[in-house]
Amino acid sequence: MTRARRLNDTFDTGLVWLRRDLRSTDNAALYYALKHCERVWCVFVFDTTILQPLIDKWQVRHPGTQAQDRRIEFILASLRELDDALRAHGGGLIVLYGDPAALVPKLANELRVDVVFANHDYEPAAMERDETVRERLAEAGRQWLTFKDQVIFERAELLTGQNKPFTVFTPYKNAWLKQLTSFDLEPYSVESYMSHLAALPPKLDRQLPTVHQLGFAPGNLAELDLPTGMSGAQHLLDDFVTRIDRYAERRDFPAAKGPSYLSVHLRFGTISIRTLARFAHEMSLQPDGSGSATWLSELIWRDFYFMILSHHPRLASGASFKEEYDQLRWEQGPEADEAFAAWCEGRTGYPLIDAAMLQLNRTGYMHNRLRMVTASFLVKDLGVDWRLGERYFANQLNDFDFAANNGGWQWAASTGCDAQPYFRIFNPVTQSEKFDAEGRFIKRYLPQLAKLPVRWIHAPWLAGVERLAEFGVVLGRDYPAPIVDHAQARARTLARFGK
DNA sequence: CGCTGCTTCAG
DNA sequence: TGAAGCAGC
Repeated sequence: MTRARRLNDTFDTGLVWLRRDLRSTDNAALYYALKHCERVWCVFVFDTTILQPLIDKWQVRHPGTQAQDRRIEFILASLRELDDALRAHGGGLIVLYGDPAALVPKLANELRVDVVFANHDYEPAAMERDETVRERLAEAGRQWLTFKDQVIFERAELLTGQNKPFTVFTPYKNAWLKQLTSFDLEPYSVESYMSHLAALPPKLDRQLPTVHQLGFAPGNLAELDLPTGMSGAQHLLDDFVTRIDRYAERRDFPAAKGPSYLSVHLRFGTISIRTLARFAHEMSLQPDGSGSATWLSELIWRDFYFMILSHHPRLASGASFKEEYDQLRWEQGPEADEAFAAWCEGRTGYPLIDAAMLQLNRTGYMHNRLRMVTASFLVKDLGVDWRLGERYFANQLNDFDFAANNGGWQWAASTGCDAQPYFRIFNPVTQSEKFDAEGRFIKRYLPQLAKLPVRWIHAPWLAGVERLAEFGVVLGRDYPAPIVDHAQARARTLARFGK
């Protein structure tokens, strides 16, 4: 394995550009900046090239209303805590609004820093942006230094015996575990160098923008009990510690408190992957560590999908991983449009699917098993192009990350690397019976079905009109009739893929 | 001088 | 963990 050349240079001044690493602890770029510079500033940029399309898309769907996005509020709250943490050490966070490809080099000029530090981003558009920043900094005689931070192993650090990138998860995971040393999980001791933080120049010492100033209306994040920032992440981890032993048995049941709920924090970097992987790895070595081992596997999936994206940037342009599946003919036209709308809005008539979509729409979170089940339903029961579902999730999920979301959708659509084979089609009713046997999750989001006995909750239409009426349900009035017949849909999907 | 084994420190 | 650096023989 090639080892990165060690950083021997020291600099007078540096700027850390924080992006998806909103924390002041165990942060590679911040660590290197503080260690190698006498004085360090930190900046976060609200990127209008990302925010404006979100606002525009909202305006198309809900004309005349102001856009909402829970992630804006999550970021703002997390920035507030990060700013406090930096101020406690004599620094502070510079917050800008605009196009970072222009603003970061401009700020570097204003501060006359020698070098700008950031952590690697693996999305093609972000890499292009970073390349522009690097060039603009170079024109002004400034350096651009970036570091691995988001993952344990990146890009080509793990290769197969034939020196090729992995495309199958299990051998990747085996290689990952084999390669892992405790040093890979060691935190970067940012604390040792905090005294190198430089005070904010008065001109840049401003209040954080408000949600309104960013072009959004406040959403319902405050009602969701989703803790933000570094302390929120720590809080969730502390809680998960008490449950991780049961993770393996509980994680598949959406009504149970099985998962860690840390995905959004990993997305915004309010906790480091090293902290989580170290915890999971240590616990997995304990007797009875199967819960932790299973959870560690999920973290390895995340590394896997980042690695896959970095080797296959065409995925970011909508390409199927398996190119032959770009020829698939998806359902088109008004009926398909209506089916897609019903899926988005949770009115397919399949209670588990609808409850899952309502969970997503109301909270910005969806249980992982339900992500697989709803994705499979859109693609294999409704015959809708997986890219539409991918985009819908991208807009709704608080924890949306391109690499993992694309990987998950292509897995479900059978177009991905190491994907579900196309003939394995989830039965939405069987999945419901298996993973929400009592209908507890369904009833949480579909109270109109609350009186239905367990026997009928998974497929209400099978109860018949009269029996449903006894339980206060009229299909088409209280709850939709199923918009598709699973058996017929299954046959169509086999034909679609089998050609 | 060159080998060995201990310490340090890396990303 | 493991490679590099260094003291001591």
